[in-house]
Amino acid sequence: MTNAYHPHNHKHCIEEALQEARSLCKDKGARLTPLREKVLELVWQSHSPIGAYDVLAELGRLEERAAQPPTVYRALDFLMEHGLIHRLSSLNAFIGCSHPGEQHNSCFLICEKCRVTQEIEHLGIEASLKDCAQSQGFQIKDSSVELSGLCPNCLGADTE
Amino acid sequence: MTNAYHPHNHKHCIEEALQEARSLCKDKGARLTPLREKVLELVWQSHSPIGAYDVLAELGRLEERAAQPPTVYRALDFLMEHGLIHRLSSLNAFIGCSHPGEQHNSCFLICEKCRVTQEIEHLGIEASLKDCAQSQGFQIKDSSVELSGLCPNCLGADTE
DNA sequence: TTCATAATTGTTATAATATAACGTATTTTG
DNA sequence: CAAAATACGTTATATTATAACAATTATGAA
Repeated sequence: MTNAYHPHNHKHCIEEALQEARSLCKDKGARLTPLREKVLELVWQSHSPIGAYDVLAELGRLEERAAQPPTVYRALDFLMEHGLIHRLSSLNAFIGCSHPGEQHNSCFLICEKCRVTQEIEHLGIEASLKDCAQSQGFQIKDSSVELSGLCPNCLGADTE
Repeated sequence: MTNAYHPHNHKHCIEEALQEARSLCKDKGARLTPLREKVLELVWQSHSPIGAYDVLAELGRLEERAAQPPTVYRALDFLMEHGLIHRLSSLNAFIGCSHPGEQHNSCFLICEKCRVTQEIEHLGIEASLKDCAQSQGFQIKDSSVELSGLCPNCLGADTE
């Protein structure tokens, strides 16, 4: 399971994410076109969220003809619809989903120093959100849980 | 205590919010200027979040000279700093804080139909967020918990 | 009070994020 | 292959937010 905080060969993360995306899309009959796959790869370039215009810029460095914003946003929309990436509304940025395919309401731990962001599925959070909603007679359709602060690595760097 | 879902005379909510804001600012030596108070009143116009540019437009209907965006954003920043309003990042919009003064990490229930938004302090959520962060060695500085879905009133309207 | 300082607001310009609308090309399916 | 659907290209523009500097107003010390 992906943990952004431990040292790792990130190429594995990228390759694994792409493989899984191909497999999931195949199963669902969704078309993971070269453009969409490229955008997914760019989003997975690190464990930090990336903005749509940064994706656009990266894309521009690779292709002759510079892509336009709608091209990128459409690809991002596709990837979100199929649960391959998430949008972090507190940052206006996107990050690869660390466990696509599974139904989940994740919590994101966003480091305000190094920007590394860890996606967590925490049953206690899910349960308490449900409890909160139920107590109000509210029906949850979508949740956004984003915590910003300091990740263990940046915390450690302070004291060492 | 404010509950957005029950029928109520909303003027009371506004007046109460303004009174409390005046009192809190006085205590802290913060200057709740006429502009800032007016913006707070506009944010409190309803239990639905309002965008900065909507505040701007409302302000324009009242004043001769149309205010400019920085004027509104500065007032909103002041109000946020002093815990009088919240920004909902999933909507890029602002809502009056229903219990200013108290330290709290709220959860917002946003109705996607009528837009009415209820702020909830839920101890279970706070506890589980802390637990989640702690399990990762993450230090929370700020939290954003926004649930969108259907409020009890809109749910009821479907079945009736 | 009066001046100096700080805080607030005004003003202009622009940055950053996102989408509408329509045309073209490619893929899929009958 | 032809028709339809899907994806992508392109232009323009909407929406949200901030930088930079000028003018004004409030505050506090002498």
